[in-house]
Amino acid sequence: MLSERRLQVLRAIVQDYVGTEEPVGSKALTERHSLGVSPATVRNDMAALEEEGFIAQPHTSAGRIPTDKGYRLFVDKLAGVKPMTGPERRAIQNFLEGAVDLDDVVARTVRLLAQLTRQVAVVQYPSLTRSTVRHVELLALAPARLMLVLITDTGRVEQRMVDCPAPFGEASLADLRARLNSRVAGRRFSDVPKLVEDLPDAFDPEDRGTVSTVLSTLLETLVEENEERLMIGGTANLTRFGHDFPLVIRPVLEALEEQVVLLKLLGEAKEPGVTVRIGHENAHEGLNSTSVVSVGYGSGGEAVAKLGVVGPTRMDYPGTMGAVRAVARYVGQILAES
Amino acid sequence: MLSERRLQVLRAIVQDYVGTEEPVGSKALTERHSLGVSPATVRNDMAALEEEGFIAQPHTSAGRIPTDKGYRLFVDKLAGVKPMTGPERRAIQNFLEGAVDLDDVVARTVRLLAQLTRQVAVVQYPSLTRSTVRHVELLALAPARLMLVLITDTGRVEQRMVDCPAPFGEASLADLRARLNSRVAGRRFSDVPKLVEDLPDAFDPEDRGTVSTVLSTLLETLVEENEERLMIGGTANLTRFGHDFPLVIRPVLEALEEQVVLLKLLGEAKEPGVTVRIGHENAHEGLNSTSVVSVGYGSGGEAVAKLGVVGPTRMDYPGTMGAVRAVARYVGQILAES
DNA sequence: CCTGGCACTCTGGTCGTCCGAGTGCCAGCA
DNA sequence: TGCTGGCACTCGGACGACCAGAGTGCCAGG
Repeated sequence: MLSERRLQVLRAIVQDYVGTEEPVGSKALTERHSLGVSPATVRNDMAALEEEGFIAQPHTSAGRIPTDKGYRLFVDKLAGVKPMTGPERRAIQNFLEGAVDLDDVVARTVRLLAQLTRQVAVVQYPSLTRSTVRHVELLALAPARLMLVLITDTGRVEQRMVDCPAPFGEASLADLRARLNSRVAGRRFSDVPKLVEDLPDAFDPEDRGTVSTVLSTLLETLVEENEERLMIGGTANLTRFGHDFPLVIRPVLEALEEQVVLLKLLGEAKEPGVTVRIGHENAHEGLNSTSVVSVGYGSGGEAVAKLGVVGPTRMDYPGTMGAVRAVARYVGQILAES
Repeated sequence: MLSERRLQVLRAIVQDYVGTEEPVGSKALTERHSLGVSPATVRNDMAALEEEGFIAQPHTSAGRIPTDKGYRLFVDKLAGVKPMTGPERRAIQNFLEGAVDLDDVVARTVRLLAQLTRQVAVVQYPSLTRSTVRHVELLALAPARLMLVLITDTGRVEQRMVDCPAPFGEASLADLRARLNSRVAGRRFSDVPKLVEDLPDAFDPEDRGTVSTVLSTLLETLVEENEERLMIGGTANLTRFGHDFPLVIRPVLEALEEQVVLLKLLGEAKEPGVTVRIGHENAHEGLNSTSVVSVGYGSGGEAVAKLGVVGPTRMDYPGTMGAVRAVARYVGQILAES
């Protein structure tokens, strides 16, 4: 077990390293933090911390830098979440309130996160599966060709073409539209399948094929996880990554372009609060030298999507976590209001 | 006026520099290209080319590199567009044909362009203003709240909320929907304003306010240039930019995030064929060390949007232009079919 | 107008050297 | 037992000298 002071030393190392981006030595530590002990003592503590794998030295006779394990201990035990200041909160709120539609909310959120944290921001669009249906609309584009439009409570709109097995009359269409809406409007997506399963029975035999086709298209839309979109921003902040630059940045850019990777990344974070994945804790190899701070957000009490930032493992964890948490909260509010 | 051989020398310099990324000297030139003259002669030509501002030397006693002006001459006079090979064409076609909807077409196009050119690809969504209307739909979400859905021939869907000044009956709604569609379906967006201007007159006085509101929302949607979206990809290719890396890459990333900048950039290219903007020819400062190769594409004979790539001025212009042109052509075909 | 030759000028890499930061260890002290 | 000051040691980074090579400009001759 590590003594209290050793934890203090680790904390100091993390803080200094995050600030200076340079390995931190025993002397500098005692000068900058009032630990009340001499450099020599600190050196002993450092040796112990290194033994345990919390810190490492790039080469002999250089200072120490935290390892992933060290950062992990830091975020778990040594640092809280730094709350946003009042002015910051108001700024967040003001900025988000200007949004005119869902796309705009997401776009603003991305910008905001990127600016606040000075890192790469990732915001997932509110997921369909956890939302509720506001309205389902059917349009006849041609006698045997319909367009299905699905509007969610979060303001998201999905549309699909439906090719009918047989022409479908205007009356039947109106009927289907009405029945469909009366059953599913206001209901959660996950409940929709059983709410509509017996719907074809209410129609004439010749229309049943079309009704079934429409319904299966609808269900398809609901479960199509791969349709979960996301928006990223602040990639210019990648230039602040470090000196070893090109080697690190390339895989990160590649990963950021793979929405699948990012979605998986966000999806893995299951905890209720802010989740931090540090360095090698990220499954994706290209992100092994980055940390991901993410959190769920939602219009009600429940999370309908995730947002977060990707940055170097050497990041200001308390500040970043605070910003991510605050933004998520206010986005939730905005979504609930609209 | 520059002699024929001097142009040959310039061409050789550009080609070599693009290949090696290193200043090219007179000796290497004569070895790699059969110019039929000695290095000394080439040196004289180089001096002349430098005098004219087509090439420059990073420092005394280094080889020469082309200037923006040199590239410009190269592109205009010395190099054609390198056509894609047969297999490449088939690959492009196959890849694009797998697309299921407009989003997918654009996404695939971006990937394709980025892969073919190994640079950053930018694809603008088919612009609303030059498309035609397939269908306009109105949904009543609440007594005095409508949703307007606009579907274009390119498959794009735009939706807007409309808050009505007064409750609007179901019958009036159906009436408006029918009249609206009969007037604008199949028409070009640019024609819509005059097609609907007298529409409110056909309605009862108490409905006219709502009808006007709906119409103005519709027109707003049509002209809202800022709604022109675009998709970018291949940012990882930025790492191949050069050695001086961080300084160059940062403004480029920033510019890429500003959709407005990119749209303006694409919009500036007015020529019918492939347009090339080299270095300082780009209005945006952050892109002064990049070249932009762009071209219009469209579902019919007419261009409805642009696509292109952004890369270092030191790029393979003939190959890039060929790839951009080919992709644009096939995307146009796909859009026309769907 | 082209060419070979020549003197000149840089840049980039390599090799020592030196300095300082930082370490590990040890003996002494509370 | 745990902290401290002292000391010798190590290593990386900066600095300067040096050299080789590539490239140039210029000139005189074909």
